[in-house]
Amino acid sequence: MASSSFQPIQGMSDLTTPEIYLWQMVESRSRDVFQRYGFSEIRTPIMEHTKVFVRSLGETTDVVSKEMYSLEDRGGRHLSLRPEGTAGVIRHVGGQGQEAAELRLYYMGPMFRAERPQAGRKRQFHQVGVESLGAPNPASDAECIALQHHLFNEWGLKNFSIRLNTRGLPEDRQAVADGLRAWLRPRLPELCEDCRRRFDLNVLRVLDCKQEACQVIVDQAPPVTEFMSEPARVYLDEVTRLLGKLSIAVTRDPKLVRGLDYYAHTVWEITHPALGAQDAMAGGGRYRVTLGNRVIEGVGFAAGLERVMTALEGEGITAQSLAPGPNVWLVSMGDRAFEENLELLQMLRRHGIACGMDMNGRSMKAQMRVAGKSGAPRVIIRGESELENGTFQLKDMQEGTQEDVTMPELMARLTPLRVQ
RNA sequence: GUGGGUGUAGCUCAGUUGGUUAGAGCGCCUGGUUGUGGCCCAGGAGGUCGGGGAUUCAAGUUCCCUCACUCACCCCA
Repeated sequence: MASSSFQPIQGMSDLTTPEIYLWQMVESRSRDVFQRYGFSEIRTPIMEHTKVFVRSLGETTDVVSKEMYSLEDRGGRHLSLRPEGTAGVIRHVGGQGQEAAELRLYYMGPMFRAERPQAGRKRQFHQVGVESLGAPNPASDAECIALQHHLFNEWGLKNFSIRLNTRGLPEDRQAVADGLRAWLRPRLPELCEDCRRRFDLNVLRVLDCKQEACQVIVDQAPPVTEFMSEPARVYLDEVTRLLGKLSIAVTRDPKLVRGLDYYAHTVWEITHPALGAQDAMAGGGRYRVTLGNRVIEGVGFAAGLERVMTALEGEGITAQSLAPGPNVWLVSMGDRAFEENLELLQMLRRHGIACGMDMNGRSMKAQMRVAGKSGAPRVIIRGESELENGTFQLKDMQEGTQEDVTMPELMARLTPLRVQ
């Protein structure tokens, strides 16, 4: 096995062939979809002042309190690797110093969280996400969910489900916590140890406890919306209604909890059955962040690409099936033919044909073996007699047939194979 | 941070109660006579058994430490 000096950092990995084809497919189709919805790309730095994350995500959230990669630079500045994408975008928008009118941005790239790795959880992971700023109304939330639904379909996913809930307005938060505590207090002895701890620290978390015993109790609890103000309930109903109009199937789930402090109103999560314990493939919600005397409002989502890849494979979409191969393979007999083929190789490539040939001076038999493995549908064979006649043997690897062609004929047969 | 599982060839794994030069399948390379792949046949390369220490005449096999991978918890995408 490789010694540790050849391994990347724990929880971080090299992404290469063949999986990379799945990543490239997801990335390029994402750009297509985002363009159709009028979103443009933003690439924020991977590192920010630590306070950028603290002020957006909340000081007490686990993500900032114990999962950030933080360091102090030589100037004594406190910096952190970004654990998610929204905070950087909010920083960017806040810096504009003006009301951001209908700003629609998307991003994709690596995020970092110092957690223990497990299925669907890496320390360097990747997200693609969007932020729709400055349109604080239910239609905007519904559009965002519709975009995400469209995006997933475009990637090839079918079996995902969308769970929808509301976090309520920031001013509802205390009422929700109080209401839930009041209901749970008499049942406290029946809850698991973790939940008794959560009861004080973060009651909402009791709702999504994985212990069966806790679930039985929590299932009887009143929905969180019951503790919220009228506007919060109306907002959620309106989002739900609009999604119905757009034929996007969602499940209202009053037990859905999302952990970051910036959420206000709508929150949702998308799960996929192929995922295992960490079955959330993507999450999103409406948020409200106060920066000085400005309030930045937006709605957005992020999808975890490592989890998306697992889901795609679960639905039979494999990296192997997306791997591009050469259109043509060149086989040479003898040094002269080799050099002629080297020239032909370049010429064909300039014409947009993906082609390759053996560079190791191997026997013809070996070259044919490599040609077969390359998956190229056509092979060009040249030896002394072809050089003599100025022709090419063009072989169809599928059929096993072969014909002797001239240069113009060769080009006419190969042009349809061009990539792009 | 806590707990379980696993580390033997490029990959997937066998390796009996510790005992001679560590195996298989797949992959890779070379051949099976003149210039033709896939199938078949033959041969070959490739491993300090994750690393370190201990016990023993003898350790892939036992014990301790360490590193990594993996799954789960906390929490999140």
